[in-house]
Amino acid sequence: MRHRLKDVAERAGVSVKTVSNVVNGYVHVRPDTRARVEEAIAELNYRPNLSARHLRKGRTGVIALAVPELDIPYFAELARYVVTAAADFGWTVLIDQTGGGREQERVVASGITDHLIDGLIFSPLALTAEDLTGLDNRPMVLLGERVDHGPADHVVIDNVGAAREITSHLIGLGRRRIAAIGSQRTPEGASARLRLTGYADALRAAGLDYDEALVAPAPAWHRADGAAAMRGLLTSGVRPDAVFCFNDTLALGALRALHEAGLRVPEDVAVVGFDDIEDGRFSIPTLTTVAPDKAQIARLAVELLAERLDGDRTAPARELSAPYRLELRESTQLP
Amino acid sequence: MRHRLKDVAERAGVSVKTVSNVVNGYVHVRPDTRARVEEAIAELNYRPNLSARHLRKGRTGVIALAVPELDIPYFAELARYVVTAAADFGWTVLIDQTGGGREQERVVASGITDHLIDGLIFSPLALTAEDLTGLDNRPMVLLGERVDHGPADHVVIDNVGAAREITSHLIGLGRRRIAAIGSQRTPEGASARLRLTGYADALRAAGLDYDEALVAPAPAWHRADGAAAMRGLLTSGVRPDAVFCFNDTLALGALRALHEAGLRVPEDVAVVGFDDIEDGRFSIPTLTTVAPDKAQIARLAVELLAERLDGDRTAPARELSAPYRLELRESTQLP
DNA sequence: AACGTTGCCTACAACGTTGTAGAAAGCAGG
DNA sequence: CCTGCTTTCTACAACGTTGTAGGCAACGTT
Repeated sequence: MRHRLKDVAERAGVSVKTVSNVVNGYVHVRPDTRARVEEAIAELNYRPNLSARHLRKGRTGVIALAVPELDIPYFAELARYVVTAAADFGWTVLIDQTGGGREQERVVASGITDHLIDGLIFSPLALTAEDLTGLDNRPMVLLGERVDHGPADHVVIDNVGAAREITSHLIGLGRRRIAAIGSQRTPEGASARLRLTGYADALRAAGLDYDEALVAPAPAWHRADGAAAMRGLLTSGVRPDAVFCFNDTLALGALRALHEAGLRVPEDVAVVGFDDIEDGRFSIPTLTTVAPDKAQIARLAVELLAERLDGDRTAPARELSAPYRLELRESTQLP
Repeated sequence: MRHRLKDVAERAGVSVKTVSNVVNGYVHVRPDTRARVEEAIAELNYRPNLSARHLRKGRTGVIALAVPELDIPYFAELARYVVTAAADFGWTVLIDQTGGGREQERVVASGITDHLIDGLIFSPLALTAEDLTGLDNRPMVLLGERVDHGPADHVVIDNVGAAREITSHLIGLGRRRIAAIGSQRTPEGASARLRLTGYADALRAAGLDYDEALVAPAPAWHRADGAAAMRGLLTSGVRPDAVFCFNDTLALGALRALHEAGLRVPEDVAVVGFDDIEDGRFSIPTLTTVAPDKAQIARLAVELLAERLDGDRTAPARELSAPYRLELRESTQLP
């Protein structure tokens, strides 16, 4: 049922290598020979054996995308764009879930899927720069925060700038007691630190005080964490009139907690998020957010990987920045 | 940098095959030999070349999961469970996005990732039974609707029963004008047809009329479609007091449209969905829904695939059913 | 002491592909 | 007609792994 070059060769009356040449588009093949071979290929429904090809060539045509959790909407959306961008290069994407733990991420980075993939696009949560050094230098592109000038290529967005901008937007609406949800003290919290910096920058620029009591930590960035943090802020008595949540799922949780507390959004409390996930366009109210250009992030990552694969593997790591914009929606806009 | 069995063998002073035996857990290896080999493996950080292993054994240890779109929450959650279940069998999961079109699904089913994967778990939208017959019989498990007694193994849930049950729940709450959102006339709409049947069954059992005007089609099952369908129902003047949406994203869109129309949920209109996605636990209001046991669906699918891989590939197709339960939340429960 | 059995190990071939080297045939220019 | 070049094709080896067949000890049994 499944055929090999040899079967095609016998049927077409040529050598195995000639069939290989036809399959690979080698030019010096007589037109009639080529036609005979192609006919045989079609008749037998021949498909190359990718493992054998890889064994010979050292390339699989498969890249891996490693994300912490697939059912976090941001990563699911990102995965979609990466798959699409990779298809343009003829690559198949193998998607790996790391779970976000440092040990699991280290395993992925060091190559659990070794020998199966040509390269890796990796969106780490917990990984630090030293985890990456000394690893076998398989081509890898990191998404998200820079791992402190780690040894790998990077695609980032300007977290500090985006956080500053959206906080300034809240200030511009006249809000003065602006809370932040999602800070993290752990070493993993690179994104959290950068967004917190942008938040603090904006406050300072507007002459507002940075108040520790308005900054709520969140162990993870799920809806439940956002709801819990919001409840904490409300019961602590700090009475915020706006909340900057470090991602959209946190913000959706916060909306839920505000609703339960009988507070109106945006009249009593304005809410903003980060990531522009689909849910935020249909939530009640719809969610103002920072919208990173996910398609661009995915495209840049795939292109970096392609260059690394074809080019110099020891060239210094590069860092590219993807654009973002603010999406203003009901959670900040008074009707 | 990257080592082979040969390198390990030289370092340990044994034959290549002995190293292979150690790697594969063959029992007849003297403990001290095994120790020497393992030491050499560790020192060289040896990893087997999966392509070579596959070439030799005919197995890759990779299965594919094909879903229409990864950023549909239901599929993202399902993907997570499948990855987890597959890990128990030592499999890596390659995730494929089909886009949901019939032609693309046919390509996936016929083996675009040929020779790379041992088997396929496939959640088709548009595929019909005849698309599947005559395909090269790679082990495949279908999720979701039966494709009319197609030739492949299946994992389903009782769509008719679940739809009947949740509709009856609405009737039990005293609702009498129960709309349905998500019907589809296209051949792809197998799930839609089954859920509509359950809906109609429940109405009939309660002695209520089935009213065409209360059934709104939805071309896809995204939030936007749900919102549009709901707006349509509201402007048509049929004045429903409850809505059964055929999945949760439709329901979230419907909630949004009801909110925009100034109607209260559940006081004016009760809303239920299907799938139990994470969003529905935090939406405003939280969403009553049919919760299929996704972990079980994933586990059954992986087990079926495993049996098919190890056993008789020509045995008749089997169909397994996964359980579900109702999750009652705010969108139907008066405070 | 001869025998079969078991445990441990090795050599070799094969999986399907492609790079290399080179052979055969055709062609142009002398 | 020879020479050198190009076109077209083929044979062979190699990629890294594992199944098969078999060899050599060491053991227990007759």
